[in-house]
Amino acid sequence: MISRTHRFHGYGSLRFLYKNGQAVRGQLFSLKYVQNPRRQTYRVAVVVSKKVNKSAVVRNRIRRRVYEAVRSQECKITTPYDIVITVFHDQVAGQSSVGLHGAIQEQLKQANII
RNA sequence: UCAGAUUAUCGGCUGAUCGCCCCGACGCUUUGCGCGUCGGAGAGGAAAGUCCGGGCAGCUCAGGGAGAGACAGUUGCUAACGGCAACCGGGGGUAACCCUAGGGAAAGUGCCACAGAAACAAUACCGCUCGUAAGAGUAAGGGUGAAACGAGUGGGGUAAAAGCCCACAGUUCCCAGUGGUGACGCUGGGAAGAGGUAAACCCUGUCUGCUGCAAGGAGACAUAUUUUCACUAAGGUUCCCGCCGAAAGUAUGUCACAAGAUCCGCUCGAUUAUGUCGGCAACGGCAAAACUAGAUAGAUGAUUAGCUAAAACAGAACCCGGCUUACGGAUAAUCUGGCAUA
RNA sequence: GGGCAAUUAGCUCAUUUGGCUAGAGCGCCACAUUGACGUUGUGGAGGUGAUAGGUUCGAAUCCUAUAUUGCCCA
Repeated sequence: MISRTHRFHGYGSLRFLYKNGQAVRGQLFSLKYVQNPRRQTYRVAVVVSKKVNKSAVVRNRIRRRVYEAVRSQECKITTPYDIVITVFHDQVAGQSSVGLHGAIQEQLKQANII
């Protein structure tokens, strides 16, 4: 899980991000991001729809694994960004950790965040 | 040893590294509960479905009647229940044991397709008997159907028949005795012969006001005054009665004030485990002990090593008591039947 | 979190108070018509009435549980 300072609070900034953000699309999830000059640190949110998997346990597992993968790249993120990762397949829950970390790292690189 | 029945418990564990939420103490501090260190605590038996019952909160008092809905053997348990326990009646199993929406059809209404003469209201298709026939008597037998005035067998009886009469067996109801708190059981006597369906309407008895933490609160009280609507109105999410005018604003006084992406409600409770006493049991009394999640885009994770196999169903959102459904397996206890041996 | 509906043929919908073999339109298949296709006509196939259990002589219909889908309350 990720610290409270790196989470979103409220709907306003998320609405701004969905409207103005740029997207990098992968196989299992897509990444949306925008630079935020008003903050010192980055923020990240993971969105897992109920359509991905019915079970709350599986959805929680996906969310935690993705947060953990982002946290491992934390020291490389120097500029403050707002990031939303939208998952659209439940294979994330069963994927190997090396593959998941690699996919996250690659998409963050594509977005020029790290 | 094989095949079963019932009940209870557990629901992955341990080590290493890196992290998350809350609480407490200390230190620093730009006063933002911000940062650091140490310590404590951190999802379930179903947290699920939302099928019932309650607490709590608001709607004016939470009142009366009607309507609507739910439930239905008896006795108990419980805060309450549609839940649970024990027992009674009925059904299944060799047995241990299991299942059971189990009030009322002579209060009334409706329905019972097709077939069949006829579906509860009358009657008679083939028959049987009497009679030349017309017709009369009859319901034993045949046939139809899920079901046929619905009491079987034997005997008497008759023109032919029939509870029309008798004996035995059986059903329902009533009375008496007896056992039980009771449902009901047993024994004796009397009466009756009038299908089914109430998970059809309905009747009887019992219970229920409505909305739900996205409830609700973050100013309260008093006085004066203005405006609007109304006094047959409005004010409860079915209607009527009772009850009470209602809404908005201004000013003054007293107390209070941390500010709408926040805070409270928010977790100490019909709580949990232990002992003991009462009870067949559900459960209750008493004693001493413990504090055991409280998030708010939403905290329990990731990687790795081992056990014995990278193990099922599955994630708190105001809180409890049940029910129902999902579930890989492991363990324990009691009991039943078969076979073998002693 | 709380409340409420629906599920019938490949698709869209009927079937009123339980009754014989569940119908309609579009679609599909075959035949006829045409030189061929379309149109048109005739005929046919296709249903465990979402799943399971119960009440009843009999259930798509009544009752209970489960699954799926959709809607409302911020």
